[in-house]
Amino acid sequence: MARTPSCDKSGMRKGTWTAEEDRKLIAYVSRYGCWNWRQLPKFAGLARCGKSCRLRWMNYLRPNIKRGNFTQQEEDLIITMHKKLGNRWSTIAAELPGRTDNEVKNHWHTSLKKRVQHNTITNSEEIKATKSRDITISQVTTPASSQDTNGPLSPFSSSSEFSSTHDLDDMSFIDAFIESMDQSFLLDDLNGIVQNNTNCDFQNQDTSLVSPNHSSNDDSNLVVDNDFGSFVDAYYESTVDNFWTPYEAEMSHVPTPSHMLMTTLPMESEYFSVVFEEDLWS
DNA sequence: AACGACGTCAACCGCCAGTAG
DNA sequence: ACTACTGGCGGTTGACGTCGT
Repeated sequence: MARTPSCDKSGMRKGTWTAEEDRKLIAYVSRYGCWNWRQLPKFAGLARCGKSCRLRWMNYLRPNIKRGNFTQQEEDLIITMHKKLGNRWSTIAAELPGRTDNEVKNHWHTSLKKRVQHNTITNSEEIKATKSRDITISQVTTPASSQDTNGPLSPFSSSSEFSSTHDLDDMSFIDAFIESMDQSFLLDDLNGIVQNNTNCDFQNQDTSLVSPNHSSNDDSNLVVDNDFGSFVDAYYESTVDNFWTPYEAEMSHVPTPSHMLMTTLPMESEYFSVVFEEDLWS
């Protein structure tokens, strides 16, 4: 489903996100949070508009996104809520943990809508047929009755075939993604920064990430903030060799970005305390 | 094998509501 | 009260995959 990458007039990239862009976005948001989507791309070293970054994160990269087929229960819920609420996709998606409004909307348009319409048509045709049958019969036997209103047919032929085969807590996409990046995911951005600077001597070190309190009049010169970013980066880097261990032992899978953050960042950091309070990572 | 029709879904666009100054 | 900015939402697009002929 990849779109051909292109650029708009202002030089911002459009189209499909590359793995490298994803990696940058995940790395940045995992470390610094989404403090301002509009400003974020330039600090993260991305040639994307903030809106595009937000969309990519919210609909695809965010932890706990559930991928894969919708379960029967999910589809039933979507149909029921759509009947009540109409096209209020975000409200509907809020009732489906791990599903995004975009995903729900797409699934509705590509699958559920047709199914519901088809069943409505089938149902009304059936009612018509039943009525004409009733009329025909009634002409011979009894007077026409108004009690021929069938309830709405279920749009599904079966209701239990999916639920038993799908894992509702499937987070394999994120895990697979992180895994595919290998542990170099963490090291690439910081390549050379901390290697010989374990005592936080970060003068003139370039990186693709810039901390949110980085202040610069020249946005094109993206260097890590020496006060905040380097502190976090150093802490991060110093723990990178062993940060897998607790979660490998405890959870038996590669940690998601949120796990990485909690494992590696100093909890006494005021900035990240705020992030956690806002439950950004759940 | 080639081609067109159709389905899927990531991503874009424009609008709107909330908020800060 | 007004304006500018931002995040969020829903509608729509279009590239790519799949299927049927």
